[in-house]
Amino acid sequence: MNSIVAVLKALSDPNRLRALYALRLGELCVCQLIALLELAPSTVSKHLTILRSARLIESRKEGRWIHYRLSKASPMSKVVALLFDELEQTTEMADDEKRLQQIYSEKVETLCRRLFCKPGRC
Amino acid sequence: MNSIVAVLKALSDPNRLRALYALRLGELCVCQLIALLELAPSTVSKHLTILRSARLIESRKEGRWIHYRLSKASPMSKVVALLFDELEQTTEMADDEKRLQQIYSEKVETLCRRLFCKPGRC
DNA sequence: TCTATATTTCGCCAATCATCGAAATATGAA
DNA sequence: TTCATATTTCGATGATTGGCGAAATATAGA
Repeated sequence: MNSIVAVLKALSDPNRLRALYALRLGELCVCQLIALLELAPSTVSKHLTILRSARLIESRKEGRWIHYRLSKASPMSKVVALLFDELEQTTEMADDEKRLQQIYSEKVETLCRRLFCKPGRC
Repeated sequence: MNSIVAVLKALSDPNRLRALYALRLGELCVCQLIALLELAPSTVSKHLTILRSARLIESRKEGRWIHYRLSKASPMSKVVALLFDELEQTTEMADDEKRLQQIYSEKVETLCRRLFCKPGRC
């Protein structure tokens, strides 16, 4: 039962749900998820670690970036699929959808660099 | 999304999962759930409150006892149904199954009274 | 090599949570 | 009414959680 509870705990935070739901369309690098969630990089990293240790997502390193995607064979994948159907009907996910379009439209490199701008620089 | 997260949070505790899973076979009074979970009455009561405010269970008062059952039209009922399929395969739920048989075999009244025995009495 | 960038790890803090025991509430039975 | 019983509420406590910033790590490019 431990692994089931780990999955449910991983799913029971709104920001983790947002990240997971965003990944259903394809992989995203951490910077893009930071831009989506508008949280500190360390916070996003922690959320991703929790999702990954529940085996809901996987990561892939490519150059400077780490791309996350939904696990191919994730535990309780049917549960997650039904959960996505529920999330689809929320205003929060509709808002994220729009924000995601913006994120997709920008080159990853420029989006990432913008995140690290100190005031007065860049 | 708030209500979805409330449901997921309610589901992400092992003792609440045990209670919910036990109720799939029919209603149980609080005493029986206390006997099943082996937690303090106040703790069980709080768990039931959490499950009820997520609308996963309902209660019904009958005399001295309060009976809990799964909500007829619970939110995310398909998710819960799939979750039950997962739980069915765990050793924890198999153990609870046996314990439940014991609980069913005993008259509610004697089972409840036994819970309040102070050492030296009864 | 050195530097900028991308991500994670660490340490901290405030908020929430699971648990308990004690007290309060409600109900049936004597 | 009084007493025993069934359940909830309250208050306290230790553990976990979500958040941040700073420091550490890793990598690409100059």
